[in-house]
Amino acid sequence: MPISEAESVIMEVLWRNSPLAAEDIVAAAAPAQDWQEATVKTLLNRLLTKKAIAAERDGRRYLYRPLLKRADYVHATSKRLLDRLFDGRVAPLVAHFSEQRKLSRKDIAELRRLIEEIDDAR
Amino acid sequence: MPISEAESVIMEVLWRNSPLAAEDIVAAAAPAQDWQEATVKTLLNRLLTKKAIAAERDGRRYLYRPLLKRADYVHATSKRLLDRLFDGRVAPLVAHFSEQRKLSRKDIAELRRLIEEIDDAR
DNA sequence: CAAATGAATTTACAGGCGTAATCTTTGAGC
DNA sequence: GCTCAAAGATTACGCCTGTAAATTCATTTG
Repeated sequence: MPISEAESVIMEVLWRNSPLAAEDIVAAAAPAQDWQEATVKTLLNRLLTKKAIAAERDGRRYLYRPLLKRADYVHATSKRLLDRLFDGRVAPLVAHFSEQRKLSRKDIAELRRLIEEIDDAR
Repeated sequence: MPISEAESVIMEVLWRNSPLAAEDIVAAAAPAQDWQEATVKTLLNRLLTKKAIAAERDGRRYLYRPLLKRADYVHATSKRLLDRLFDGRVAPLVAHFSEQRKLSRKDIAELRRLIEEIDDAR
């Protein structure tokens, strides 16, 4: 089962640092999203039933940690978009942003470095 | 109002070729998606209320055409993903696919060409 | 003109999602 | 041991989405 966007906010917290108690997750996620504590609890439960996270007892509370790996989530999500919009390939996406003049100087420099790196590796 | 994924399938048909009658859109989209004609009709109506397409009478039927531009849709959708997962930038996405060894030879060649092109333009 | 046909509009309905309030359980303190 | 408070689990609810059936409206044909 895929995780939703709101759920991914919780995941990002746990990917950054885990295991964490619900309290800490609330502290990390709720203010920026303008969520109530109850909302975070709901999302934690949905993530549990989706097996995207696990909880282990720690005294009276639980500590939560990711089961789903960020790289896997990022990959699945990105690939889906590439498939839908760019014929499944990365280059057309870059071309699109290039055409729209939406590549920062930093992006261009980093892309150049990446290409060189790839070339060197072979 | 953002258009949904199912709706975007209809949009793709119209971006490829328009204006089209509902019948043609059904013919182009329904089989691959395994949709009934009624489903396509629903999606057309939702796109109309979202102002993503327009319809003009042509005798007894309507011809539909996009109002939303593909480049705008693609851009909004892609930017959203980049913002959520890659700090809003293109390069980290490319880096991710590179790390996962998910860049095709073709991709690499095209990326190299793109970078050169950008460099030449300045 | 009436009936049939084809096209469009309306209605339907379950499941997921965002957002939360409420209820229940369990450990902590008196 | 009993009560209270905190944490977790359950329930809620409206909206969007995917999927489609039913209904209405306009046209063509007999």
